[in-house]
Parts: sequence; C-alpha cells; structure tokens
Amino acid sequence: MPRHSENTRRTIIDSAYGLFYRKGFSRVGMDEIAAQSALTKRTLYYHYRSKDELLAAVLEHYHDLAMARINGHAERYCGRVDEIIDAKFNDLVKWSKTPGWTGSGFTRMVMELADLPGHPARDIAKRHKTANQAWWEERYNESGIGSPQERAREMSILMEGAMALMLMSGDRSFAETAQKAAQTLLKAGAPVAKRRVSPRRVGPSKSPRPR
Amino acid sequence: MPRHSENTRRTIIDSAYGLFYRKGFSRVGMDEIAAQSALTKRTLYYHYRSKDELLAAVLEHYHDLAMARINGHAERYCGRVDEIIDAKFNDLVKWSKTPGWTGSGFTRMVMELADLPGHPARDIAKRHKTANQAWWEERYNESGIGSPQERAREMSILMEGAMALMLMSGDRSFAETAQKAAQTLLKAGAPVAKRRVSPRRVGPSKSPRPR
DNA sequence: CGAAGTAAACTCACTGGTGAGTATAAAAAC
DNA sequence: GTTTTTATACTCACCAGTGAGTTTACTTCG
Repeated sequence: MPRHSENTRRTIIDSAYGLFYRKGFSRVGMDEIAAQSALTKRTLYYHYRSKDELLAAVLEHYHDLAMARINGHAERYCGRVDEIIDAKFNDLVKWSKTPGWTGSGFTRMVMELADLPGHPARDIAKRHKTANQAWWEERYNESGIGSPQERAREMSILMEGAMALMLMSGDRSFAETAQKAAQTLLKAGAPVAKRRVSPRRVGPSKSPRPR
Repeated sequence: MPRHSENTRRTIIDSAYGLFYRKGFSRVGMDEIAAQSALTKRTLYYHYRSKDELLAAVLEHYHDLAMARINGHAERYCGRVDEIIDAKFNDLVKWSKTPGWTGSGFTRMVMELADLPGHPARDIAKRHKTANQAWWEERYNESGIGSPQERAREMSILMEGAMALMLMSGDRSFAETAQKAAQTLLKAGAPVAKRRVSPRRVGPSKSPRPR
C-alpha cells in the first residue's frame, strides 16, 4: 500500500492503544498488534524502532487527545467550580460504564512499569497527570477559590483513588463518595467569592475517552 | 517425613513476593523465582501447581501479614481518630521512603491483571482493601463519629489516590495533602462526641510493611 | 539394632510455545 | 525512483510447565 504513512501510523497507534489498554504492556505482542492493524510486523518496525517507542507514541497521542478533549469541553466544564466537579464525576461514572473499562491507562502503565524509572511511559504519564492537575488549579483559581493548588491536588487524589477502588471493587459508588468529599473540601477549605465563569473556548467534542 | 516443606514454601513465597513486588507478575519468570529461592523450578511446581497459584499464595500470605500487623499495632493506632489518621499517614510516608517502594502491591497486581476477572489475585486484593476499610469503619464507629462507613470509604480513596500520585510524581507531599483532607472531612462531616479509645489488644510489632 | 521400605521433597534435562526484533527480496504506490 | 508495504522466514532468548529419576528422613519389620 501507499505512502500515507500518517494514516498507517494512526492505525497502528489505535490498535496498539486498544490492546495495551485492555491487557497492559507486557502481555501484548507485536504480532498481535500487527494482526489487529491488518499490517505486517515488519511494517510496525518500519515506523517504530521498538515496542517501547511505540508505547511512548501511543501515550503521547492519547495524552494530546485527552487534553484537546478537556479543552474542547469548555462549555461543559464551566460555571461554578462545584458544578464543574459534579460534571467531572458524572463523566467519570459514565466513562466507567463503558464495557471494558479498567481505569486510567496512564496510571496502569506506570504501575506496570514501576521498576523502570527511565522508561518513556513514566514521563508521559507524569506529564499527563500534571497537566490535569494544572487544569483544575486554573478552574479553582479563576473562581477565586483559596489555595487553588491544594484544592487541585485533592482533586487529583480523589479522582485517582476513586478510579482505583472502582476498578478493584467494581463498586461505582466510590465516585459518588469522592464527589461529595470534593464538595465538602471545597466548602470547608475556601470561603471566598463565588463568581461564575463563562465558557473559555468553543469546540464541541464527542469521541472515546482516553485518560 | 523428609525436609520441612513449610520452610521451603516460606522461602518460595518470600522470594516470589520480592520479585513480584518489584517487577510485577508477567515480567517475573519461574526460573527467576527458583534462582532467588536457591531451588529448582521443578520444586516450585512441586509446591504450587502453577504460577498463578503461587501468586495467589503470595498475596494470601502478605494479606495475613498486613492484617496481623495492623491488629498488632493497637497501641499505635489508638486514641482519637484524628490521631490515628495522622499516625497512618506518617507511616505511609515512612513506608514510601523504603528504597524500592512502588506503592501497594495489591493495587498494582489488580491493575496489571485488570482484564482477567476470574484471576485469584483479584479476589484477594479486593478482600484486602475491604478488610482495611472495615478496620477504618470500626475506628470511626468506636469513636462515635457519624457516617462511619462513608468516612472509611473516603479514607480508602485518599490513601489509594495518594499512593498512586506519589508513585507517579515521586512527590511525597501528596500524603500530606491527603492527610489534611482526611482531617477536614472528619471535622466537617461528623460533629459527634469525641471520645478517646483505649488500646484494643497487646502485641508489639516491627517487621517490613506488606500492603 | 539394623536393614528394607516408602513417601515426601528435590534435581536435571527437557518440551512446546512465544516473545522481540531482523534479513532479504520483491511488489505496490506516488 | 523513492517511499512505503508485503511476504516469508529466520534468530535468539525466554518462559510455563513436565518426565523421569534421586535424595532425605522417618517407619516398620526382621
């Protein structure tokens, strides 16, 4: 087939993402990815030097997607912070109901590769979580909430913890518990001016949910 | 009867635990475990029918250890709930400073094997987290705190989330953030009688920290 | 007592299978 | 005529699990 190397790469990354997300990194073979992509293994190695490099590309791509998605949702994630919190946790519950849901792929990758500090996946996952947290910090900040950084860190913790426990127990109500906790912390933490915030940017989005 | 099979099993389980904790399940071979135990691979299969069964035995053992440890620490984890919370998070920080720390082995196992719902490791990990949460529920309960179950679930979430983020970011201060959040939630949640609680049982303990 | 039996515990060498990554040559696009 | 892709076949390392036999410690019988 032809020269559209961009398309091919996209195909490879999508297939790889699906398999990595489902089964983790080690238990997915390059042959499997090749088969899923309807390509030859040789072609995979034409575009990516190694399995690790492919993983890095996959995470990079889905990090970008997630960021674009979150920023494109300005009209959904606007208003008072407490409303944004509710929206976020509702979305988490919705997401967790998709058939093969197994939590955050980034988190799971880091846990699987926890003993390889130099692995590219580690850095990308870290960047992803940092970016997410920065997003929350902005939300808290522009709403005039006190200690926005601390609040954002709490949100990260609650989200991460809720996902882990939902995955382990199969009990979706952990999202609700985390949500209520976030609201309580918001109220208890910072009795500052509550001002509304208007949508920041336009750009609807649908599509699957990387995380 | 010939040689002491209990000792051998113990050796195997300890070696396996060390390797599984460090590198995860898939990336550790039975040969590696055998070498670490100074035994033949065949001997491993004499005591355990399969690698999965060995993993189950390892988790079972370390779950017991963790429970024994937590119950043996009655003199440490007593007093007002807010003191217990502080003690717990301090212990988390201390634990996280041990050289090869990579968070909760149970959580990481579940994340690695997330696509295998029937795997024995899943059930054991779930039981472990449930037991931990029940422990917290008791603590809240015997201190006359309102909604003890909800408080215990929050604790689980905060602990789990803090560990995940500490692992990903390498930033230990997430423990502190989670700790403060737990205290805030405690105060905000249940303005009920604060009564002291005396040590429940005796039995000092030291030893490493399974989780 | 001591030889013979025996069952648990253990070893060595092996199998079939799969993993990542490569070699090479040739075909199809553009 | 260069880039991309196929096709097939290959290397080499590893890995879960096994077949068949050996050692150890304890028992039983003469």
